[in-house]
Amino acid sequence: MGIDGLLTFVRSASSEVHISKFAGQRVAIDASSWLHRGAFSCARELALGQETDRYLRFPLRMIAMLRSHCVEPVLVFDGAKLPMKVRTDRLRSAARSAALQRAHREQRDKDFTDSITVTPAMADRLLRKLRESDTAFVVAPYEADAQMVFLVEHGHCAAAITEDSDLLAFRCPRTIYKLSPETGYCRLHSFDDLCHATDSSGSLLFDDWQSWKTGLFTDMCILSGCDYLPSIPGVGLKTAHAALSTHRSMQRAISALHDKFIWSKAQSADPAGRAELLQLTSEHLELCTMCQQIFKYATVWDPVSAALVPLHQLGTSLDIRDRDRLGPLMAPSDAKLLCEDGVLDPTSLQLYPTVEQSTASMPKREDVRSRFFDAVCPRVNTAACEPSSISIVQQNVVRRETAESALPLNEGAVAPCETDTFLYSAGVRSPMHFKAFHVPLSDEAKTAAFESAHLFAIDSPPCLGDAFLQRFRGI
DNA sequence: TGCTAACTTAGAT
DNA sequence: TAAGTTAGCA
Ligand SMILES: [Mn+2]
Repeated sequence: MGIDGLLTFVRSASSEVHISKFAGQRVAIDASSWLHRGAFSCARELALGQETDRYLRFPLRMIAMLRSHCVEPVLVFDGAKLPMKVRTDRLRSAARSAALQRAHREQRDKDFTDSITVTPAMADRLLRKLRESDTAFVVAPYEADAQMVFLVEHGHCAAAITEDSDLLAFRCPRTIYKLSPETGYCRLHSFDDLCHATDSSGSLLFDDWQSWKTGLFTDMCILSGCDYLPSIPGVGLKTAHAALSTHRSMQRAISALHDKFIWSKAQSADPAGRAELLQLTSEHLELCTMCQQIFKYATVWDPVSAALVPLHQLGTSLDIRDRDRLGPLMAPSDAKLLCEDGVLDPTSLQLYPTVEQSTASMPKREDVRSRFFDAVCPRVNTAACEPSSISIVQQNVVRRETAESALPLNEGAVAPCETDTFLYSAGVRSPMHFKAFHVPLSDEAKTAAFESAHLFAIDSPPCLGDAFLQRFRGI
């Protein structure tokens, strides 16, 4: 998705440049997008599970091209999915697997390319090539978008190269789109140049640029629909822009949009329906606020302090539930292995199999599962692991969740809490990785583990997003 | 008339 | 993922 129509909307504030403009400087690369493009050359092989690494050719070629212009690439890889993005992600993977099934049946080229997914194994192979060729890289703990913006804002890189309009929503100072592999020409979007952006009639888009720069621009992206939250049906970029131009705050813009699109449709003036609408408005505002936080404070890797930090300085300390939505912290040693060394699968936080096999002297890592269950339920037999069973943590939390709020089971909706200390001491590397624990347990064992682990179910963001949309449509 | 949403194509080789 | 096209809606 990205932000639908954004690049077209602000095209007037971008310019055609040559990549040699950045000669002698480093540039952050959206590695996944290059891998994705590379995969087009071997979509069939990948879909059929045949051995190939031809998808590396394109990224390696692009790296060589940059270097031929004295531009030094820093490849930025995607990390784990943020909970709020699960909804978008499910839509995408559903489309991909549908394409894969068609591909198997009908052998159509298009279905093969539509089924392309960039896997951790593919990232691993590119990472090894990068080490061989002394090419810099960073693995984002979560969103590569946020990580690239961090690198640019802190002067590690002069610009970010991507095809994803989200970088503008993240307020990337300089973003390069449509880099031609052959010519090196590209389209540069400098964030501050947006103050000159005009619409088709030539009038300024972002009057009082400072207010747009500091928040309204990102708010506009959120209201028009982003990866973390769908928009009010019928609201796109233009409408969001208009509402924010008039009302100058997310809160007032939302109220106005709700009045316009919902209030009028609620044919009744009956008090119950009225209360329901007010409720929906305030819930929508809350969801938008969560998105604002992600765009501002998403968890990234700081190569200087060698630690996970929020994209921007966090003023006040956040509630743990808000904190986890930005990408849960993990044990510092794991953060380094993941982001700096690039030897962990971002989702499972397990060593890549290729790394495990290699003779390279990697630090010994303990078995996460046994450490976790030793802590919460000592008598569990971890030898009896069975991949197909649902994790005990999820089972129990979901049970509680459905009992209390009737929310459907949702992967990634589960967070342990109390303190980080508990998590680390229990060997849990991140709340999002509970699904890695597949252990069949007796009912008493489950209950015991549940009680002693002090787990609770946080609101399920993707469900909130879905529920939100449903209710809108229902009106 | 303007806008959104839905559909199509390109992408690499 | 963007971009181009088109149909439907206010
Ligand atoms: Mn993105």
